[in-house]
Amino acid sequence: MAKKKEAILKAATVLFAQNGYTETSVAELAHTTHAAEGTIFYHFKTKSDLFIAILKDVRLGITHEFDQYMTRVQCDNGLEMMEKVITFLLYLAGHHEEWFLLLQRHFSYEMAYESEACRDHLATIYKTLLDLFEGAIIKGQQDGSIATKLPTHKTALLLFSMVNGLIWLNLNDLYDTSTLYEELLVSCRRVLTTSN
Amino acid sequence: MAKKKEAILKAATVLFAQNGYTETSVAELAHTTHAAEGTIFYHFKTKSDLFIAILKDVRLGITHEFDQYMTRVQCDNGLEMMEKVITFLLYLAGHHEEWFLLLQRHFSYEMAYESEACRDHLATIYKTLLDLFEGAIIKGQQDGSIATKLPTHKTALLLFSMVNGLIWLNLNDLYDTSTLYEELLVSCRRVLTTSN
DNA sequence: TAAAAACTAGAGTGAGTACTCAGTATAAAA
DNA sequence: TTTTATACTGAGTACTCACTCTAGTTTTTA
Repeated sequence: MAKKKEAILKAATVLFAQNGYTETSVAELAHTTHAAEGTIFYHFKTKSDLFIAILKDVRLGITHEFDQYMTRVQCDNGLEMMEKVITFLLYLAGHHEEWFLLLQRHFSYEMAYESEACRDHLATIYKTLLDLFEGAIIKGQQDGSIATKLPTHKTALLLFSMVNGLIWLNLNDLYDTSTLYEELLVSCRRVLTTSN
Repeated sequence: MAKKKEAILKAATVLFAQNGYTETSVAELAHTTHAAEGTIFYHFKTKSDLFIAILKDVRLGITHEFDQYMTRVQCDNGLEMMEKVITFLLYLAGHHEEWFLLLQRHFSYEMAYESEACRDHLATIYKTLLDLFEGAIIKGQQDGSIATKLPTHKTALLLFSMVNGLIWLNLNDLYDTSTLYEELLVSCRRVLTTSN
């Protein structure tokens, strides 16, 4: 039941991510999903409600993927955990471009000013990711694989910022991240294992 | 001469940066500059021509500011140069928010597909910044202040990505960069001065 | 002082926008 | 089979958009 609803959600995710929220008209969305315009408003009260529903799916997708991965994978120490988190984040950014395009588009943050639900979804996503980074650092400091004495929260943010920045360059076709993978991990290791 | 033209350019820079290109109407722009709508189209053939003119100003602004700064400032070695480049980049991002908001908004890259001029401006801006990063690394490798054996171009991109990522977090109100300034410089030093 | 460039006011155009609503098809429940 | 709730339709609505046009006034330059 409601098979068009899923098709609309899926197509809108891609269209909003690739062309933008304002730049994507409901008419265009209706056309690509072979649905009537009325059908879209039957399932979603307004266009921005549709966007918030998408953001919820993105949040569930990211948290679920990481939950699964972190239970599946074995980490001997904190440094290894950090490398695995970064690797999987890059993997996700490659296999779910739409998610990250959507997150990095400015309208997500404009919408966040108006909608509490939107703000919630964004905050949860970033908290999830930053907690993984910070968790790895704390673990590494305990098991000795990480030597840095910089504040864990700030270090987590800095490394996340570097990975996120690379994803941004990649999504905007400014540079192919994959050729930087090795150097990224080396740099992170240097930041984390230097103690002075 | 043409004092309204400058007012239009200035106001449009802020409006496009803050609210987005599509989300800013020509009528709104006319209202905030106390100009007639016709005046805008008298000076700029189309709305997207106006955007490209803005991007040109941003490019000239960024290159000019860095040209001035790099001749003004004294760098004893490559590592110091890198720190000064990063510091000045963060300074610019703070004092010309509009420039960086404009650059990081996705429509800049959509426009780049259609307009060669737009593509040119973007490419020049990023080349200028990356050349500064890479120049500092090369200089540092010669004077011994930088020990890393990673490829200079890739290292430059990685560090730029980290700084750019922080600017991005800041512009989207996700984190206040200024509290991370010290840790950012420490991290860069670790990446650049480790040789293994 | 003449010519050229900068600017105004506003009505008007056609295409596009999000959204509505009365009606229809389709499925499961009775 | 009939009822009923849900899924879906598409023409219609009121409105906004970039952009044009005309006919004029002001300001700057030669």
